[in-house]
Amino acid sequence: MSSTVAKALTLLDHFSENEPELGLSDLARRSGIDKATVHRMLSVMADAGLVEQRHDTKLYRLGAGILRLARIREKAFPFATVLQPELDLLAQETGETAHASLISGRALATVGICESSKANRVSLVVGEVLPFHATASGIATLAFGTEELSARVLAGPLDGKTSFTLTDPGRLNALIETARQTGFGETDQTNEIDVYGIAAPYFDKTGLACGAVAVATPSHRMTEALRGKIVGAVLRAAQVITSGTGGKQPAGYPETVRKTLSSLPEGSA
Amino acid sequence: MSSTVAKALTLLDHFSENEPELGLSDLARRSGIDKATVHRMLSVMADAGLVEQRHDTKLYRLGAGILRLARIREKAFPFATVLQPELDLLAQETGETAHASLISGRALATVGICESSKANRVSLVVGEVLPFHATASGIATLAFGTEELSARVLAGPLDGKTSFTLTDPGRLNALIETARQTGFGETDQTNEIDVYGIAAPYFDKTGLACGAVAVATPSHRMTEALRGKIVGAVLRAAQVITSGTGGKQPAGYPETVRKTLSSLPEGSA
DNA sequence: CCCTCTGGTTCATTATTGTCAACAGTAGTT
DNA sequence: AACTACTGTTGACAATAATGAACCAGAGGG
Repeated sequence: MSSTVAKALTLLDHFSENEPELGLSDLARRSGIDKATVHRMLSVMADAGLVEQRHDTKLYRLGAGILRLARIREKAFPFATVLQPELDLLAQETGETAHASLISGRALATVGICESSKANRVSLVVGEVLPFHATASGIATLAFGTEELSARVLAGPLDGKTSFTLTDPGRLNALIETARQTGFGETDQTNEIDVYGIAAPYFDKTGLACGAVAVATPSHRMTEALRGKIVGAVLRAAQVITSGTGGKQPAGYPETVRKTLSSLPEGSA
Repeated sequence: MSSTVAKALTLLDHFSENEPELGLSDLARRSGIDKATVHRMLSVMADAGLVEQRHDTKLYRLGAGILRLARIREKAFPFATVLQPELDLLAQETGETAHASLISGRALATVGICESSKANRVSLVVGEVLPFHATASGIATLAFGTEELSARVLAGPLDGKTSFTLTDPGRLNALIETARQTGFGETDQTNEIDVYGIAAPYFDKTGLACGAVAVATPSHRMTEALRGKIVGAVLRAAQVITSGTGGKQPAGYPETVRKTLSSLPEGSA
């Protein structure tokens, strides 16, 4: 992990909706890299258009080049666009916050959000990167992703985000196995306190999971009935997204889903 | 320009709408970098989520992390979203292809396009990076951008894209000066044969040009009347975009525009 | 006026990187 | 089957580019 470009690219991770503009020293402190180094990195990234510096405040922010790249990606492989309507529907059906993510290197990138209309809801920071091991989306993705990916995650560091986070590879693997049986991932407060997550994977054209769509609920509000409703809705949404993006469910998955749905209390799609 | 991250980031420039997926050797050949080096670069960029490799074809494409970053950028500084409707209107008004770009390092990044409905129209490749010195958008942006930027462009290499391209710094500077007088940039076949461009700059909140909106027409179709219509429409669109994105026109600019508009033949906004 | 922030720059040391070669796998041809 | 030509991938060594402490200059604040 000591490659120069890797270090340079981690700088991008510190930008978020809440802090879209960051100063040089600030960025250096957070990343633990020397000021001079950060300055050089930002300079070349500015040249490439990935970031840009405001001439008045000297602060750095994400650049216009990113918009350009995103346009190419979306034009060639529409995802966010076909995904958003389905997210909106999902949030409306369940009454809770829905979001979707894609595998992005060693983590999950949030590529779509639709917040619940309830006053008490789970609110997500746009653009946050989600760890695999502590989120329902991550579990769901790992359960149906490549063997290599889950091995890498199980091997890598498992940060304890909350006291509920599974940091033991064995127990984490058991959770993934459960998801593999049921067809969806489920976690309670493993990434953030008082957040209950239920997520279903969607697949690329080779039948491998490339991300997950999830619904996040305040833990105390979760009931058996709501859980059933969400599971059904999430599984349905994932199927629509899979086919809508040219994906294909792997062998056996439809049966898994059917079995899971029939075991739910009642009232689902 | 021999920084490692710079070289790594140039790899991203080879992706376009036409070629959204590229192989390792192919990428190495185009960039002139050794295969092994490219492989390492792509690996770390894949880790960061900027690119991703398909497990079946081994080809690389732009990754999901870019979508995430674009979301942050758009959420914090909405541009593409507020821009697109105005582009559509502009294309409809003029009957020609309209596009908009932003300063992105050493070049302009195309961040929005609306193609003409005419059969014979100028068609743009989505996601292309435009050189400053050979495009109307570039001239317009330079004319009202920082002194430092135009100096850098005038100093840098001025590739002859066509036989009409101004490769002489002196003559190029004169063209920029003209744009500064009239308030808009104008080029004929300097970037591509048979393409006539007219572009007006929009400004950030400090009154500096941060990009331009342009209309591209087949050269042979250009007439004095059409030219007048386009100039008026482009100037108006740029003003709307400027205010719509929280920008501010620099001192004296409104008068420049007014003077230009009054000298046009007739029939403009 | 001093102190402490900020962004930016310099330069000798050292570790990262580029290079080149070989390797493995696939597809097409002979 | 063997040969070719092409992939993507990995290793080792020489050379280059990254590093980080110290240093500037400027902006506030007390």
